[in-house]
Amino acid sequence: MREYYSITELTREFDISTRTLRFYEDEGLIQPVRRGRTRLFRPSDRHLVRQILRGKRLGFSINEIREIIQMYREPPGEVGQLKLLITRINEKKEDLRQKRRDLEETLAELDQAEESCVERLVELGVNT
Amino acid sequence: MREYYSITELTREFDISTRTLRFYEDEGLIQPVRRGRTRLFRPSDRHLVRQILRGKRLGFSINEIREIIQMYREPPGEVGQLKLLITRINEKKEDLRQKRRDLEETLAELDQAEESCVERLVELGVNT
DNA sequence: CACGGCGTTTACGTAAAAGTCAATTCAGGC
DNA sequence: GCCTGAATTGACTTTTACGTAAACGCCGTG
Repeated sequence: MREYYSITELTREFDISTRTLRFYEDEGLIQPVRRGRTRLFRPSDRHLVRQILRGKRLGFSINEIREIIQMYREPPGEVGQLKLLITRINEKKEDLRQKRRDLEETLAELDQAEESCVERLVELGVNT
Repeated sequence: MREYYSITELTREFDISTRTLRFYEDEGLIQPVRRGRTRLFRPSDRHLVRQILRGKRLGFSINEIREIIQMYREPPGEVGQLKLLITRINEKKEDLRQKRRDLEETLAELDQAEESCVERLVELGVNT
């Protein structure tokens, strides 16, 4: 496990711009340490970037991603807050399950569309 | 099966604004018929709205949703176009499978986060 | 016939998520 | 000590997906 990654290393690995990484820092999603003015990204930052991009692919906004990331942190010590957090986590989980249903439905319809195409090819006597 | 739906009926059913429905029409995603200047939405339009919102929940842009919707239409008659369409469909399917992996990973991490919270509650001696 | 409610068009506004550009700064190599 | 390449900051711009406001048409009701 490397200790630090440069900003350009991460832009290449994840195919994002430096602007994007700085934007995520401005948004408080990552907090790379500094040597002078230069950002040094630790493995934990790298992992956060991974999670951020995963969230983006799922259509979550930056704010939603921020919320999700906070859920991964150390659980709070106070009972009320713990219970609240559990509630929030379950809301997100329900959100994701809805997305999963949407996803499966869309996949099924695409499967059907593909099959129509294949049938049509067969009708046209195409020997793949 | 109703023949027509008014714009406000659909706004209420799907909890979206009239502006949104008109926007989708401007974008060519739906084509309600007209009686005078008034839009009449058919069941097929309603179904399209359903698909559009599903796409949105999955994080697809309007352009991507347009592409997906076009895939559901009657397959073209020309062999080259058919093969191209099949390729495009498979790209979207791969896209969705990636989203599914992202989704499952996120769900797993949320499960873990929840479990940490529950453990913490037990430590604090909370009875459910 | 005045009204309230629904619907329409046109036009401008806006928030989110970066992209782009300019001006600087800094660290390392020769 | 200077140069080059990488990095930084800050400001402005862009795109997407609508929101919002103005101004008006149509129609059924009291």
